Amino acid sequence: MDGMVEENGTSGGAGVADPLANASSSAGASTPHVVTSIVQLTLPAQAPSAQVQSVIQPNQQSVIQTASNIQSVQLPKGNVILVSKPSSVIHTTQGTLQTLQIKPEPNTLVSTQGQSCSDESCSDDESPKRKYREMLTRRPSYRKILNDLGGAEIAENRMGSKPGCENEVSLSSPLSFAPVIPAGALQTESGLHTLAVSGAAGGGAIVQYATNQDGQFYVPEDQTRKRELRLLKNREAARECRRKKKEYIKCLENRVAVLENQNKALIEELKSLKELYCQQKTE
DNA sequence: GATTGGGAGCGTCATTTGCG
DNA sequence: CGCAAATGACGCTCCCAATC
Repeated sequence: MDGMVEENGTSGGAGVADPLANASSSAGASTPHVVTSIVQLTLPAQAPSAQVQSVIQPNQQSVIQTASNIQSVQLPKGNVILVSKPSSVIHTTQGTLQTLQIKPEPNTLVSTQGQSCSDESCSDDESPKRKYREMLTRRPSYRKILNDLGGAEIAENRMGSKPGCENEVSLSSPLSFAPVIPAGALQTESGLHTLAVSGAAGGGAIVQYATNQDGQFYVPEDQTRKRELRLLKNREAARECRRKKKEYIKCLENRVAVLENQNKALIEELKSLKELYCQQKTE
C-alpha cells in the first residue's frame, strides 16, 4: 500500500480513502463536502472601512475558503472558527460542526463543546476536569471513520481482494495446553470442568474440559474447534486492524504535513494583507 | 563474533463497538 | 440484547544496527 495517500490528501485509486483527506483538500472539486473549513477574520476595529485589495486573485485557489451557502453570523464576542467535523482530527461527542471560541485571556480553556470555560466560571457540573474527560472519549473506530466518510465499500473491496481467505481456515493444528488438573476447577451442570489456563504469549483463557471413564481429562472436540476458529478469526482481525491502524497513522502524518503547509500559506497571506493595509493607511 | 537495545510484527486475551 | 468484529494491551520472537 505504498503511496496510497498522495500529498494533497486525496486517496489513490486502488487504496482506501484517506479518512482525513476531505478536510484538507482546498480545491475540493470532487469532494462531496462543500465546506471544509470556515474562518472568520475580524479586521481591526480602528479601521472598519479600510479598503483592502486582496492578494487572492479571483481564479486563484486560496487557503482561505468561502462558501456561498453558508451565512455568516455576527457574534458578540471573540472570533469563531467553525470546523466541519467529519474529517477533523478533533473528535467531540456532539454535533456536526464544532465551534472553537478563542479568547484572549491566558487562563481560558478552549472548549470543543461550544463554549469556553475559564477556571473560575465553571460550575461543578461543567468543571474543566469533566470537560477534559469528555474530550478524551474514545476515538471512533477505524471502521466507523470509514463508514462516516462513505469509505466502507472501499474497505469491503479490499476484503474482496483476498477471495476465499475464509476457506483457507485450517483447524488442523492441535491445542498446546496440557490438561493439568482440577485444583480449583469448577464443574458445570453439563459435566464439563472450567479451568483458567495461561496462553503461550501471556494473558489467559477459560477452557472447559471433561473427564473420561479413566478419569483422564480431555477437551471436547467441538469445544476445541470453536476455540480454534475463534482464535483464527481473531488472528486475522488483529492483522487487519494493525494494517488499518498503520494506514490511519499515515493519514494523520500526511494531514500534519498538509496543515503545516496551509499554516505557512496563511501566515504569508496575513503578512501580505498587513503590508497592504499599512501601505494604504500611510497614503 | 557476542552482546545489547530498539523497532516491527505477531498471537492471544479482554474489552469495546456496531449491527441485526 | 446478544453476537461477531474491532481494537487495546501484553508478552513473545525476529531482525538489525551499534557497541564492545
